[in-house]
Amino acid sequence: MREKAQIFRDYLTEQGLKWTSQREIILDAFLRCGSHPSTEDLYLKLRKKHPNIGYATVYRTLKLFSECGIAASRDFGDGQTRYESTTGAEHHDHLICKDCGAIVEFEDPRIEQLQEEVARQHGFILLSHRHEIFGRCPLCREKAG
Amino acid sequence: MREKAQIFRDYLTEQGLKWTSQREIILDAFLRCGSHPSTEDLYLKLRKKHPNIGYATVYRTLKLFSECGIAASRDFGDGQTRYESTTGAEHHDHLICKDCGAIVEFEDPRIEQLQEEVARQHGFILLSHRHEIFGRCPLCREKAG
DNA sequence: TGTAATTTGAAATCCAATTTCAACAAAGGG
DNA sequence: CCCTTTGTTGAAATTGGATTTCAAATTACA
Repeated sequence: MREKAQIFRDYLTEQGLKWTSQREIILDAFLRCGSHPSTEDLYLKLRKKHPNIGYATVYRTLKLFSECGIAASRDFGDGQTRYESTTGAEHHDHLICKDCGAIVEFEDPRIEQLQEEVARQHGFILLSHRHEIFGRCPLCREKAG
Repeated sequence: MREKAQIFRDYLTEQGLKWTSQREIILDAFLRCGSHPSTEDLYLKLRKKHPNIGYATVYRTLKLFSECGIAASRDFGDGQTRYESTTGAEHHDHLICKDCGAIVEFEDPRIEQLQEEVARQHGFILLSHRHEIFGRCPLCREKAG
């Protein structure tokens, strides 16, 4: 798999878009950033070192990442769109801690297959799905006693 | 299971709230209504016969239904909160047609169990989950050829 | 380097959810 | 039945994230 940065730059070129310092900074921050940042998370994190980068630019750039395939947007129902860096690996779903918000990816081919079966039983063609398991992570379980 | 209307009235009494004509009308419309209406769906449907009932009242009343357990709110990611009449039956998830928006409920104990397993594998305590399968329903498959 | 096209950031807009507030309507006591 | 208290209602305002607008600034490339 090509470097993420390269994929993004190629995408820009191909679309007649431009490689700018803001895009470079945001890409860098996104790739270094923890998992599943929302636009706001990234904006706030960037603001420390780059107070001149606006929210709209972060928003638009994340959308570009999503368009070119180096990121994917997710909606975990907390009112914010989140972005994850794609790995090129299998499809996966998420396990989310209700206490601290930690997000763990999981994949289970058996569940995937059962979904196919459910769709078929109802005469549906399966196109996509959304599956989140909410719980309490090991750390928070410990704290809660 | 007691009548939904009775449960709601008992809840109002118990909470020192009042049984009003609007609440009666909205309850009736909700119970007759098709599956999974959003606040707006119900508001628009009601407006025909009861143009004097405001959106805010529908919104607040649906929330009361949810509080007293005769309805449950759902977020299918289409930007609107939807409400389903509870049946007292098993937990279920949803199969949604991407073309026409039809919503079909399904339940699969095998998937439920695998979720437990996934949570356990990651050291999580499972609290809840959200699972939607998006596809194309039989009718829309036919139309699409 | 000149020019056309894109980008940027601040502010405005959008849209559903939610709250505010003054007028109105139940419920219970006298 | 009237009064008072408290909850209810609907219109309008507010909230909050997503998205767009627009004038100024920047980039790509001839």
